Amino acid sequence: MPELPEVETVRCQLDAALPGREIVSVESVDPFILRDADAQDLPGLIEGRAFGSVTRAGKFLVLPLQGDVYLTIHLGMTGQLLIAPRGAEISHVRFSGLLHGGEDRLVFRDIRKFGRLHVTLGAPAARLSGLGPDAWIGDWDADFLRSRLNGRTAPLKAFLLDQRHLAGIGNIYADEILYGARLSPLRPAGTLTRPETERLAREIRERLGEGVRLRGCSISDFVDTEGAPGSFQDALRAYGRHGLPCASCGSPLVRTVVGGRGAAFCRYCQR
DNA sequence: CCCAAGTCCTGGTTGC
DNA sequence: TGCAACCAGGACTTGG
Repeated sequence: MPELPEVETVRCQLDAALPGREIVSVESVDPFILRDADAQDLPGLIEGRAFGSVTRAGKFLVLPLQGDVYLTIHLGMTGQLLIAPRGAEISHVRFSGLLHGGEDRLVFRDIRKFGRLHVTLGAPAARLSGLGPDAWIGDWDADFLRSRLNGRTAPLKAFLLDQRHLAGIGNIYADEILYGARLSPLRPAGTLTRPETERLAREIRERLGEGVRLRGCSISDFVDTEGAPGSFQDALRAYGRHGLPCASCGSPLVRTVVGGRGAAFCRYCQR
């Protein structure tokens, strides 16, 4: 699942490859994943415009084009952004644009169609304004976290998944963060003590940073723009490990459902 | 047949 | 009582 570290891995590669280059022609677009623009208008809107510097907000990628046009992409659950040779055979293509020079193309591939491509004239404020600060590099601290947690009865894991508080955490990193912070996913968010809040803040930055360093988690479909997997899946300590022993106490991790999502955790180490 | 995922949407509940 | 804030759960998609 593309979460913040996976999206950052892709952003980094796109920012090295795209600025200054233009989309010569839109080869295909699946109207299902397109938002804010019509498929027949798309070529006229983006063809011939060069990319600017690629940025990220939580799990959203923002690809600016000349003329105040923006491509804002969410990879959803199985989305991939590839820079692929023109001749490569690729399935489940939702958007394909030939890049200047004609040797390669920018491809948005998405098996399950949870991904979205927003095309807007002007910055994509409507899509991004509800997001909290970036969970990895955003300007926030334990006091901010405390103010957001305060008074909430929702389970801690649901809080971490809510992009309005912090942007970028998904199911995998939520499990890893809670394991590292020794906090139960079921813990009512508002009951954290100050030391627990500080532990949580530290784990959020560290686990996401580790994910970025390892170029993301390829436990399911994630690959970078060259089709290469990351390696965070080898560093998992909680996600998907229910039934396997806790690295700290040895008892089997358990699985439960929190906020409609599966959660694996150690019921002894995580309180 | 059912599960997994992230976001959006709806409808119900809580608390001031 | 009224209202906003909050929270749970379903829809969407499709391969395993």
